[in-house]
Order: sequence, then structure tokens, then C-alpha cells
Amino acid sequence: MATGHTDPQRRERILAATLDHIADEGVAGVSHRKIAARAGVPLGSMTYHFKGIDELLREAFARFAGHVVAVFERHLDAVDGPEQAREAVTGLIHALSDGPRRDLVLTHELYTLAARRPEYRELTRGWMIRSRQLLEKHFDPVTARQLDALIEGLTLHRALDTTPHDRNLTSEAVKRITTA
Amino acid sequence: MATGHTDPQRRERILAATLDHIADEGVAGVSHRKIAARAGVPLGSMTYHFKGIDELLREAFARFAGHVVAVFERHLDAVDGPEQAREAVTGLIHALSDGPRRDLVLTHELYTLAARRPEYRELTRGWMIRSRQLLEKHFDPVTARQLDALIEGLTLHRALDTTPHDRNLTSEAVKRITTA
Amino acid sequence: MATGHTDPQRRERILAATLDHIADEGVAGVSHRKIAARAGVPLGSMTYHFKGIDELLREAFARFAGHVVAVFERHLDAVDGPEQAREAVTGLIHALSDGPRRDLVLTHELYTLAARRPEYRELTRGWMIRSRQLLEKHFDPVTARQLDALIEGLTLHRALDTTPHDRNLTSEAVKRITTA
Amino acid sequence: MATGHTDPQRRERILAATLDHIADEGVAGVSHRKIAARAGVPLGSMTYHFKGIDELLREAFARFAGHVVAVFERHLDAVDGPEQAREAVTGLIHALSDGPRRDLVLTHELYTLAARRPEYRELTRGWMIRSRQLLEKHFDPVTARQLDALIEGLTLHRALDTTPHDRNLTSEAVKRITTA
DNA sequence: AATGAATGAGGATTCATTCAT
DNA sequence: CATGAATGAATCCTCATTCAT
Repeated sequence: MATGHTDPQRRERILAATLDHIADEGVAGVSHRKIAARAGVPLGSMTYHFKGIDELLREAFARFAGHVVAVFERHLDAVDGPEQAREAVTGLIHALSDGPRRDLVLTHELYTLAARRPEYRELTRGWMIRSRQLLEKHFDPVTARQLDALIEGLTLHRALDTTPHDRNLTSEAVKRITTA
Repeated sequence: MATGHTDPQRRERILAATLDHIADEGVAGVSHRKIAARAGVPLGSMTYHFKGIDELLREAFARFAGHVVAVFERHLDAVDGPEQAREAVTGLIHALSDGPRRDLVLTHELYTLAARRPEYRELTRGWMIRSRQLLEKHFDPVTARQLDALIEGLTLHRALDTTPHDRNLTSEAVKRITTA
Repeated sequence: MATGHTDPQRRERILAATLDHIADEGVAGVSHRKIAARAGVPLGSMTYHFKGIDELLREAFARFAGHVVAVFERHLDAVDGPEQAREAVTGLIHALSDGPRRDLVLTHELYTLAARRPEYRELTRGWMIRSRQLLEKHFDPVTARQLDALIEGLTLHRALDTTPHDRNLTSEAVKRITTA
Repeated sequence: MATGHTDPQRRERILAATLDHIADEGVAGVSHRKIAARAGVPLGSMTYHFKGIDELLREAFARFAGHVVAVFERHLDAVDGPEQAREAVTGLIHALSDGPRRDLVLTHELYTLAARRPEYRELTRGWMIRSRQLLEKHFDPVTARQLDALIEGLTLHRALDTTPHDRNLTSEAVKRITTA
């Protein structure tokens, strides 16, 4: 409809629509047609901007990984001392698991891809590294690594559980791991 | 349920082929044709034994959930006392994360489905419950729950990491969580 | 439209439509859609009966090769003695080059494929062999081979020429080659 | 015609790439994109220099026809007397049939187009005329015409045969046709 | 009970061409 | 003059499912 000859936002709009669609229907539900309709771009636009579905998915998840890292940073960056850090970690876990279902779903979709394909492992690895860097500002490296895994597990279980554990349990677990 | 008297192995064979195929190509790659070919059964057999793709997936993952629970049981059942239990948990984590990539992949495919669809959440919930039951034989409920999440997180991170952490770190984390 | 559940002529009809279409539009113009429309079969029928376009083309041209061999046989089979054979060969050349444009076009399409791909060379080879066998009933092998090539060349040039040569020239050329 | 003053090589480069591509993949495989990539020119360049695919093909084959005529001339031009001419014709046939498969393929792609479309018949006609002119320098017109067809047939059969005939057979056939 | 034939919908992708720059 | 962005049409092919046998 827009007769403008070039539309620099086009790529971005497609990527956003892709993530939305994955959140709703899963990676398996991604198709050029569906994403094009959702993004309001012509079908031909899809393969013009992205070499194929794979490139589309990879770029979309790269964007998402950036978003997750931002959440980590928002929670852990401006923190002073281990006590505040422990509190921040607890907050992070509950933010992640109570947060928009969208993020949870996307995280799982990404892990599933990462489990099978190294390209996607790059993405999850980058985000693990950043997360540990942030944790290492407040804890020794070994503790940071353990804590990182604990965050993962608690977030995941809270999200999948029908009766998610409460904040006390999270807090207690964080304390135990960080108190050698 | 099915009291069918002809080739009871056929259903099983189809389910096994389905899991193999999901491990290789993902849930998105499942089709009647491909599974039929892999299982060496006629195409018509697929819709004869299973009402549709959905039923096929659900039954396949139910089988897989049973398998995972068996791994938990094998590691945690014949254990005596918290010290042995800690050791067993460490072993379990490394078994899961070093084990066949197949299991990791299938686990995440299932989590992904569970994140979006309640039917599959039943499956993961059952397996979490069983896992906690086993842990509760050796630890108090709160610790069991924390430990359960830690297992999840350490397994996942070991599996996705390019330089997975060593057994000492696992062992130490387990100790911290289980030593109030 | 036909609600009959199986249609054994279906394959044949598709192959016939394929040859018709190649004659009209060339191999390059073959598509599942166009052939399906021409044969009056549903689109899905195409890939059900033939693994892909390649298989379709190969089978269609195999049929055509059979047809050409039949023309050779019709002209050269019931012939007695070299004099009659020469006359028959002259008749064959004019039959081929004056005949339905369809056959000429199909022959070229096949040669073009054969020039690039060995599978199709099998087809042209089989027909060369049969043609020589028929000629060897009346001429020695070396003469048969030369004559075979002459038939090819005269047919082709008559067909491509804007002022095709007359029967006398054909007749004379055949005489020269067959009179050592 | 085009007196364009910028990069006159570009058109040539595109045409050469087109012929290369046709030799490899056939006329059906020609597309602006593929030729542009092969020629190392921008996509927009294609429709700038050529009105459409058709014009591109026509010019490319015109070039090729010129090349084939040059081969004829190289073999038949500087020849003195019928004896040398016969030898030259034999040499020509073997040069054409043993030569790069590329030329054989392109010849048949062109014949195929010519069989259906008059524009291309112009090209083949011109080359037949030139070939006969050259042969008529050494043989009478009727013989030249027969010989021309024989060259075609022997070349084609040698090229498509799995056990191509030897030079003696060629030589003998040429002798028979040219010895009234 | 078991299966292969059949098909319409939808999958990814390629493309010739147009046109603003 | 030259070109890359853009797109709707058409490409091949896969598929879940239906159904007569």
C-alpha cells in the first residue's frame, strides 16, 4: 500500500513480527506467508530481505538474545555488594518467570534450536557469558557459575510448574549457593 | 487400552521412530510420511494407529517422559543417606548432560511444547513430581525443590556450554544447596 | 470430478499431456501446473505419480523414443532387398521431416537433453542401435552406420531448412552412400 | 547500433556468461539473476542492456552462430582441391564431435529453439548457407548439400554415441557422398 | 483390520520486471 | 547513465487426511 520506494524499517518490522509469531505459534509455525501477513509486507519481501527461513530465524533470535541480556543487565548492573546482588538475583528469577509468557516461550524455542544446532548455541553462549560477567562483579567465578545455573533452573521450574514456588524458596536457594 | 490382537509392536515401532525423528529434525520435521518411512510401516498405518499427528506426538513424548523418569530412578533409587544422595545427584547431572544429545534435544522439544500447551505440561509436571519424590527420600521438601531446580540448571548449562564446567563444580553446588 | 477412487489410465494420460505440452512449448515450458491442467488431473496428482519433474520428463521421452523406433520399423521392416531398402530409407527421411512438426520438435528437445545428460543419451542410443539393426538387414555394418548418420542429417536439414531439398536429392544421397 | 560510450565490454561479458550458463544448465536455466552473478555485473545491468530475457538469448545465440561459422571457415577456407576438401571435412566432423561438449550442447539448444521459433531459424539458416557456400567452392551444389547433411548426421551421431565411430568411417562416408 | 491411491492447501523459493534514485 | 529495492506471480514439492477396497 505504501508506495514509498524504499522502506528502511521493513527488515525490523519483519523481525519483530517473526518473534511475535514464534511466541504465539512456535518456530514450527513460522512460514513466509504467515510472517508476511503479520508484518503487513508483501510475500516477496520476505525472501528479498532474508535469504531464507533460517536466516530469518537466526536474526530474530539474535534480537531476542539481546533483549534477554538487557533484562539481566537491568537487574544486575546497578547493584552494590553481595547482599544487594542476592536480592537482585532473586528479583531477576521472579521477573523472568513471572514476566510475559512470551519471553518464556521464546527462551524455550531458542534452547530447543540450540540443543540441536551450534549456530544457535552461539547465541545462548553469548548470553551465558554476559550473565556470568555480571555475576562475577559480586561473586567469585565458581560461585557465579553455580549461581548462573541455579537462576536458569529456578526460572525454568517456576515457569513450568503448576504451583510455582514462592519467593522465599528462591531467596533461600540463592543464599545457600552464594554462601560458601 | 487397545486390546488389538494384530502386531502390537507396530505402534511401539512408530513411536520409537517418531522420537528418533524428533531428535534428528525437530517436532516441526515430523510428518506421517517421514515417520512411516523411518519405522518401515505403510503410510496408511499411521492414521490407522493414531488419530492424527497430535496424538502421535503426545504419545511419543509420554513414552519419552517415562524414559527420563527411569533415568532419575536408576540414579536416585538405590541410594542410602544424604552423602550417597549428593553423589548420586552429581552423577545424574553429568549423565544427563554428557549423555546422548538425543535426550537433551527431546527434553527441550518437550519443554517447548509444554511452555505453550497444557497437555504437554502434564507430562513435565509428572516428571518433576516424581523427581522431587525421589529427592525427598533424602532431603527435606524445600531442599528437594531447590535441588531439583539446580539439577535442571546445571544440566542445561553443561549441555549448552562450549566449555562445560567440571564435576567438582557440580559437586560443590550440590553440596551448598543441600547443606543448610 | 471423476469420483472413481483409482484411475489406472492416469499415469498414461499425464505422460501424453507432457509430450503434447513439450511439443507446443518446449521442455522449458513444462510445469506441474500446466501439465496437470492439460491432462485434466489435479495438481497433487503430478507428484503422486511422478517423483518429480525429472522422472516425468524421462518417462515421457522414453515413450517418445518408443514411438520413433516404431516409425523406423514401420518403414524398414517389411522390405526385401537393397533396392527396396534404399527406397524405404528415402521414404523414411521424408516421412520424418515432412511429418508432424510435433515429432521434429520432440526429437530436438530430446537431443538437447541428451547432449547434456547421460540418462537421456540412453534413450537416443537405444534408438540408434535399433535403427542400425534394421539397416543391417540390408546393408553391411559400416554402410549401415554411415547411412544411419545420413538419415539423421538429411532429416534434420530438411526440417530446419526454409527451402527443403527435394526427394531426388535424398534418393541420390542414399544411393551414393549405399553404393560402395 | 548502440553507440554507448560506457563500458562496452559489459554487454559482451553478459553474453559470454549467458552462453556459458546455457551450456551448463540449458536455456531453461537462464535468469537475470544467475547470468548477472556469473558475469559479475549488477542485476539492474541486465535489463538496462537487454530489453528482456528474449533479447538476451537471441543475441547470445547470434554470437554463438558466428562462432560456429568461424569453425567451419577455419577448416574449409584455405583448402585446395576436392581431395584436400574431403580431408578437411573429415577433420571438421571430428573437431565438432570431439570438441568441447559445450559447443554440442549449445548447437542443440539453438536447434531446439529454431525448431519452434522463426527468429532462431534465421540463425541456423545463415549458418547452413555459409556452410554450403564453403563446400560449393570444392563441390557441385547438389553434392555440397548432401555433404552438408552428412556432416550434420555424422557429427551428431559421434557426439551422442557411447562408442563413436572412427575416422576411417567418416572418411569413407565423405568419399562416397562426394564421388558421384 | 489395514492400506495405498488420491488431492487441495500450503510450504519455500525464484523470478522478470518496474521504478525511484 | 546505472542500479538496487521491491513485489506478485509462478515455480516445485510436501503434506495431512480421506476413503474405497
